[in-house]
Formats: sequence, C-alpha cells, structure tokens
Amino acid sequence: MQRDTRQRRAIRRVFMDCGRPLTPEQILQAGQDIVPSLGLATVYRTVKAFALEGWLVEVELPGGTLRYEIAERPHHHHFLCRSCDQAFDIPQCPETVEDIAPEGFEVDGHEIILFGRCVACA
Amino acid sequence: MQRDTRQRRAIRRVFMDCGRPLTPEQILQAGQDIVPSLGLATVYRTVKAFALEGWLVEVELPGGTLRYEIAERPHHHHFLCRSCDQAFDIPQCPETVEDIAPEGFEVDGHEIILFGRCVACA
DNA sequence: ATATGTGCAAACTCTTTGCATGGAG
DNA sequence: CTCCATGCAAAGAGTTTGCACATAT
Repeated sequence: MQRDTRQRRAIRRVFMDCGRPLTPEQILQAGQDIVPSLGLATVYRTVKAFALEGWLVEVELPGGTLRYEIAERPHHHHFLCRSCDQAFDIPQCPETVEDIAPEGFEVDGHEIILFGRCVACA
Repeated sequence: MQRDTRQRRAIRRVFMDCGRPLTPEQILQAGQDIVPSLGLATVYRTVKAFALEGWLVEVELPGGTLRYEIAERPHHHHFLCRSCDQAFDIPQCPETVEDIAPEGFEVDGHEIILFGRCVACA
C-alpha cells in the first residue's frame, strides 16, 4: 500500500462520496465511472489492503456478500432494505443491548441489523 | 419431501439434540456419526427442503457460512464465540431495538448478534 | 530505473445440479 | 414395482492468486 494510483484514488473517492457499506460489485460499478479500466481483482485487493490499514472495516450483513465501509465513524448500526438490497447507517445504539448475554459469556462487541424498506422504497 | 429416509431422520436428530445454529459442515460431521455414508450434497438439499417446509430457518452470522436452526422457537438472538466459532441462542430481546431506525424507514424485523467468548472458552 | 500495482485468466472454495443407483412406500 | 432421494462428480458463483505489463516514485 505504498503507491497512490488512479485506481486507489477512485476507490477512496467512491467511499467518501457514498457513506454506506458497499459490496465489491458496487464499488466496481461506481469506481468504473472514474477509472473505466478498473478490474474486480483490484477492488478486492484494494479494499482488503484498506481494511488491513484500518481505513475500511468489513461489514457482514445477510446476503452473503461482504461489504466494506469507512472505519473512522462513530459507533453505529445498519439497516438493510429488503427491496433494493442497499445498506444504510443508523447512527443510534440502544446502550443496554449487551445485557442480554447469558451468564458466563464475555461480550466484547455487538451488531444490530434492522430489516425493512428504506425511505426510497417505502 | 415425501419420504422418511435414514438421512433425513439423522439430520432431524442432529438439530433436535443440538439446539444451536449449525453450518452444513457441522451438520455433516454430526450426521455421519449416525449415518456414516451421509453426503454433503444431501445435507444442503435437506436443510433447504426443511427450510422451505418451515421446520428450519436460515441464520446468517459473520463467517460467510449460512447456518440453520429449528424454526419454531420463541424470538431470540445469537452469540458468536470468537474462539470456537460456535453460535449460541440468547433467549432475551431488548424490546426497544427497532426504535433506532431513522425517519421514513419501515422496519419489519431485526437481528442482534453479540460477539465474545462463550462459557466454555472464557 | 526499479519495484509496486494492475488486469487478465486460471485456481480455489463453497454451493448447486445432473445422472445413475439405492431404497421407501 | 415405482418413483423419490442419495451419492458422486461435474458445473456454477464468488473470491483469490500468478504472472507479464504498466506506472508511481
């Protein structure tokens, strides 16, 4: 991750303009509007490298495909639209959510996913 | 799903004895203790058929592999152990969790996943 | 000038499907 | 005896890797 290439700038731009978790395929589509020759393998390699660096994090939502989003955002959760399959950020968090763990289980993190229809699809 | 075969009885038994979400590979391992000739394709076909019938439901937790569990259980959530990668049921649910959705989003379901170490690994 | 990054295509892994055989009814 | 279900192996889908060429530094 030493060089600043057109492809990497394009992928960074896509995430900064978008602010939602994205699948590799979605990144490819948006990235090709900036660098048409962009290849899927480069997308996979680049998001993995960004995740290793800590600039992106993996977000695993139902649907089978791993999504990525910018890491340095406040704690938040996700909404997955059943109609358009887009993921959205939810800035809030119910503080007490980790209290439901059974006795003896050590909790070090949590994920909340809401399902339904987004504003555009509702 | 008309015939009651050794393989189907074995897979049903595995779920009833286990009471946790299982991956196809875990089902295969446990099922082969009952029917050694059991094949992975049969596991995939059978859990899909059980899910269609409504006896099983798909559970999608981080890790990439779809898991399955018995459907007719009260609403609950899941704990995923970072050490042994086993999934556990959490019988409780914070009632207010769907309130965090932004304005205009129609929520029709939710999933909560806690991460950490299970009783056995803690 | 040098070595990292890219794009293509082949390799891999996980899941699904086709087909001949086995077994439930 | 019939036809559904199984097991194997091949085919698909999504992701990763090897290699020669392009390009940032």
